[in-house]
Parts: sequence; C-alpha cells; structure tokens
Amino acid sequence: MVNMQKIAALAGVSIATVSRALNKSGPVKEATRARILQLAGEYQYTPNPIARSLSTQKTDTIGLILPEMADEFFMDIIRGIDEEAYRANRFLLVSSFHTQRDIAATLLEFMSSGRVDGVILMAPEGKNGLVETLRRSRRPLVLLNPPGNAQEFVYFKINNFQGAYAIVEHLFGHGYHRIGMITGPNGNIDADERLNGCLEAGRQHDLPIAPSFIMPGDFSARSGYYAFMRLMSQMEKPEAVFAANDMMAMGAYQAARSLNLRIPQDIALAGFDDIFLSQLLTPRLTTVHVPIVELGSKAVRYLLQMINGEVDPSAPYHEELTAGLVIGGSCGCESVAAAVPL
Amino acid sequence: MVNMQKIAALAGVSIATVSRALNKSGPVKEATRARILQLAGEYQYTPNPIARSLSTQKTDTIGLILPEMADEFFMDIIRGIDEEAYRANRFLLVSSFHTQRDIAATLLEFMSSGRVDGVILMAPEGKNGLVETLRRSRRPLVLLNPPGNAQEFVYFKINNFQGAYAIVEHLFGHGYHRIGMITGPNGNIDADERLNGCLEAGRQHDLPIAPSFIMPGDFSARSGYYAFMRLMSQMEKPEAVFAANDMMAMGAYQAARSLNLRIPQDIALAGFDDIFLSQLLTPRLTTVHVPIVELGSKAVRYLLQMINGEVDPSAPYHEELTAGLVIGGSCGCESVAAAVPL
DNA sequence: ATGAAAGCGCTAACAT
DNA sequence: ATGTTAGCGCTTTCAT
Repeated sequence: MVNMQKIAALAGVSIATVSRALNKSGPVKEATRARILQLAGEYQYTPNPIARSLSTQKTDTIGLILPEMADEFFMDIIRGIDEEAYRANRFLLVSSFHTQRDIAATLLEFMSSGRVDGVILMAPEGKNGLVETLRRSRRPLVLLNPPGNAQEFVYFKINNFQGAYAIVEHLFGHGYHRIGMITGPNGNIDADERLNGCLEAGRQHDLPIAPSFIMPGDFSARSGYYAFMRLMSQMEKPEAVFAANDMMAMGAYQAARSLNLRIPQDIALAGFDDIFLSQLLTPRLTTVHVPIVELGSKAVRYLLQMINGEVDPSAPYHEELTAGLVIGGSCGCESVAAAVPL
Repeated sequence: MVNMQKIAALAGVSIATVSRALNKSGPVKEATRARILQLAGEYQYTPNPIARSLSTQKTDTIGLILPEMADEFFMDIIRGIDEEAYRANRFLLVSSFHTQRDIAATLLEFMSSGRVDGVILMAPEGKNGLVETLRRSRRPLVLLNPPGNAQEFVYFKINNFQGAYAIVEHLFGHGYHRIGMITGPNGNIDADERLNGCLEAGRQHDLPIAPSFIMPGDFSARSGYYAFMRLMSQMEKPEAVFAANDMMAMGAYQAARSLNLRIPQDIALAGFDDIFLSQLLTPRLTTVHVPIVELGSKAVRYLLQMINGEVDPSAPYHEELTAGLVIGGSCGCESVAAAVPL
C-alpha cells in the first residue's frame, strides 16, 4: 500500500507538503510540487478516502434510499441521480427495495454514522412515524415525492394533482361524461394526489366522478386488470378510464382485450407516468409525463448545496415539477404519436 | 457528536472496554456491558464506520459497476445484489450508466481507494483493454456476464448459448424452416453468444440460418422495430423471428402490427430475458428466462467469501446459470399462459 | 515554503 | 476483566 508517508519519503519532504501539493491547499514550491506529482503518478498513489473522510468529516458520498417497489420508474430516478452525482464527483450509496426493512433504521444508520454527507429519500408513504424519524436526522436530507406531513423538510415532487386534473380535463374535452378511475394504494401520496386531481376536475366540470367509478388498485398491472374488469362489469359503465399509473393502464389494456373492447372506440384509457412501455402499446397510451430524471438531478444539486452550506440545510424548501400531457391514441385523439414508431 | 470517548467517560471505563462491549470482541463483565449498552442507547451512540474502517481496513461496502444501458433488466440485477448485500449487512456503492465514463477509471478508483472491500462488475463488452485494467485490481472482483477473454477472473454468467439454442430448437419444433434473428450489438458477449446458439441450432437441425435472415439490432426496442421491418421487406421472408432480447421483440411486435401481421399466425416471435413486460404482450411473448436475481445473489455471496478469505480470491471461478424457456403464445403454442391474466 | 504534531474515532495488541 | 497505547492515512493549525 502506497501512502503519503511513502511519497513524502521518496520526495524528501514531509507528508504535510505532499498533502498541500496534492490538494493545492497551501503554498508549495513549483519544483517540489512537480516532483511530488511525478512520484505520485509513478507509484500510482491514490489518496485513501477513508482516512481523508475521518479527518475532514466529509465523505463525498450521498445516500439514496428507495422504496421497495421497483419498476421502470425507479430505474429512471436512479439514473438521474447517478448522473448528477457523477458530474459532481460524488459517490452513491444505495439502499432499497426491502419490504422488511425499516426505512427509519436505514436512514438513521446512514445519517448518524458518517457514511454519507447527506441523503435523498424517496418515501411516498409516510408511515410508522416517518416524520419523527426524519426530524432526528443530523444531516442534510432531501425528500422525493414526500407524504403530506413533510412540510418542514426539503422536498422535490411531481405535481400529481395538476397532472391528473389536466388529463381528466382532457378526457372531458373528448365529450366523455362518465369517467372511471383506477386508484393507487391508499396512503401513497402520489396515488392520493392523483385521485384528488381527478375528483376536482370532475367537480369543476360539473360532472363529478361517481363513487362506483372509483376502483382501488395498487399500482401493479395485475390490479389494473381486475379493477378494469370490475369497472366494466357494472350496470352503468364508464366511457373513459383514468388509471393512476401506466402499469395499471397496461393491465386495463389486457382486460379490455379479453373483454373484446376496442380502445378508444369502446372505452377510452389514460395513464400516468409515461413509462417507456406506454409508447409500445397500441394505440399509444395517453398519459402524463413526469420529469423523473430532472427530479433526481434537482434533488442532488440541492442536496449538494445544503452540504456545502450554500443554502440553509435546516430551512424547508419545496419544489413542484409540472407534469405534462402526452397524447396518444388511447383517449380518442387521432394518434399522431403512433405514426412515428417508438 | 457522541463517540466512544464520551460513552467511556459516562460509564467510567476506558474506550477499549466500550469497544469490547459493543463488538463482543473481548471479555467484559456483564454489569459493565449492561451499563455501556444502556448508555449507548440513551445517548443514541452509533459507531463511526469511517473510523472503524480506517482501523480495520474493511468497509463493509461492496462496489457495483453497471454498464450505461439501463432497462428493466438492470433493475432486477440491482435488486438481487441489493437484497443479498442487505442480508449480509453490507452497503452498496453504485456506479453506473455513464456512456462517457471510463469503466476502468471507476473500477480502479473503487479498488485502490479503500472505499470498498470488493467489486461486482457487469461489463459485457470487454473493450479498451478492460482485462489489463482488471488485472491491476488489488481487491476481490466478481464479473457478471463477462467478455470471452476474462477466463482468468471470477465470474457468473447466464448460459446464453444454451438458452438461444433451446428456443430456436423450439421454433424448429413448430415446423418453421425459415428462422430469422435480430441480433444484439456486436462485441457484446451476451449478444454474440445468443447469435451463436441460434446458428448452432440451425446447423444441428440441417436448417442453417440464412445470412440475409440475420439482422443487426442493438438491444433497443427501436432497433427491433426496424430490424423486423427489414426482415419482412425481403423477397423471401422468415416464418419465425428470434430477437436477442425482449426489448427488441417488443419493437418487432410493434412492427408486426403496423404491417398487419398477426402473431403467431403470420409470423412467430421469440425473445430473450423474460422481462416483466413480455408477460403483458398479447399473445404473451415466448422467451428465455434468465435467472437474473439469482445471478446477483450468487455474485454477492461469492464475493463475500473472497473478501473473508474463505475462498482463494486470486483463483478463477466460473459458474454458468441455465436459462429456461418460457412458452407464451407468440411462437405458435397454444397460449396456456395467456389464460391466466398477467 | 516547509515541517512538526495534534487530532479524526476506532481497533487490537499488550499490559496489568 | 479492564486499561494503556500505538496505530489506520490524512488534514490542518501553528511554528519555523
């Protein structure tokens, strides 16, 4: 193991000088620095980040805690976060996907242990006294799509309400009067907001959504399938169905096929998320695009500002990213999008 | 910051005793230990892993380096690895997804810096002297689906050849004589092996695949779309098409639809990977299941053995996981699977 | 411009 | 059973 000690000996200087030369953290005679750099290269010296961390109390690492559910959506958010972290020369310590795992424990372990400089936490379901746990956090923390009771923290979120409102309004624009919705899991903030956006759109257009047209789902394609089945097995059937995410919409496609219902002629369909696969459906799914990669980048950038003290880490800060409509053929629009394959 | 020093003072013992009590690394009188544990809980003491790492030269962290391409497939592999790492109380330092990033640099940074105890590297395309770089690695390293010139290392891989052979054989079993293939990117080991498996199956059945029926793709749905289009625009058309991964098969579904070709009546289709979405296609895609979660778990378990010195870290070790067929309706089989929705 | 030395928080001999 | 002490490799005052 080649360490500073060795380089220092080789260069005939003290380790302090080596440190200064390498970090440009103090004056070093040009000749000395050149010699040190030369030696460092020659012996493939790499500073030990552990030792540095112990000394500086910084790790150049950010923690990322994701919920158990892991679909394509999460791949994108990791991507956004990873790219931004890389750009900033930070490492990413990931923890995720465990049903059985207690988010709180993970978080606190990350936080109090000095393993990371800050944490990005995606926890759309603020159960088990999550907020109390977060309060005990001693390091910068950024929430992603947080539960409603997290106002005191820093968070970035998708404007689900607005997105859902917009897409339901679009469905009304097609002249559908009876709109059904397949909801996400109760208590999930994204799911709840999307439901509210839908309901509000109904109220604003004097066509309130009938309670029997609100069918519970859990964000899985399977649940979308069955929810759609149940919606269509009622005496009075909806003319259009809004699924709270694309996965459930895909389940609904399946169900529509097995019922021999044509989309959109017999039943219009819309989703939420704009996952890659919604493009592959025929007709292309009308959905709401969530700028998920951007969400991740913004979270990282803000977190780094908190870490660097450029913003007050204890001050709440909230940002909502607008979700835009993606019009496919499933809502009844002439499907322009489908003309351009993939 | 509450550290050992403080707990020791509070308990009226030395920090050595605290360390022993907490780590059960030496004898401590029961009463003393109880007092220390009590105090630690009270003051919410968490040992500083950085300091511990510096002292023990272990980090309890595994590095994970993934290629840029990030589809659902990778989500699964991260899941497998993450779960296993969690089970073993290890952390995961992830680095991934950057086109521009030099894998070698990342690897060496991980390795030589003491940030991780070992690395799992997924690099199906051994370009740019990858092997030479790997040789310089000073820590345990496990490869996933490695390039062909990596025999000297430890790796776990999917048996792509066998999987491709089996599925093409299955297509022959349906009586198709003209089989087309959409390949993956050249130089990618998975892609190459799948191609070879397909070709070999053709030879063994005295129905060699015609060169004009081998259409290049790049694993993206888009490339699958166009490759399929080109395959079907030839004078002589294949009766069945094997896409080297499910994503391209999905593109082929799209293309088939826009050509008004029914699957499987007009054209049979098969893929590889068994990604979640292949279940959602109608008819369900016939594909090859790759035990990807298992691949990740095995890699972690073996890596930990290397780290713990339970196996020789410098000895090559290879394991190939068998890929099994998943029969859907797209190949012409009566689609049993489709009866059970999703 | 450079060096000496004191930590950072913890582990692990070694001593008692 | 417990304490003392020497590191782990680096950063950072404070001298010189």
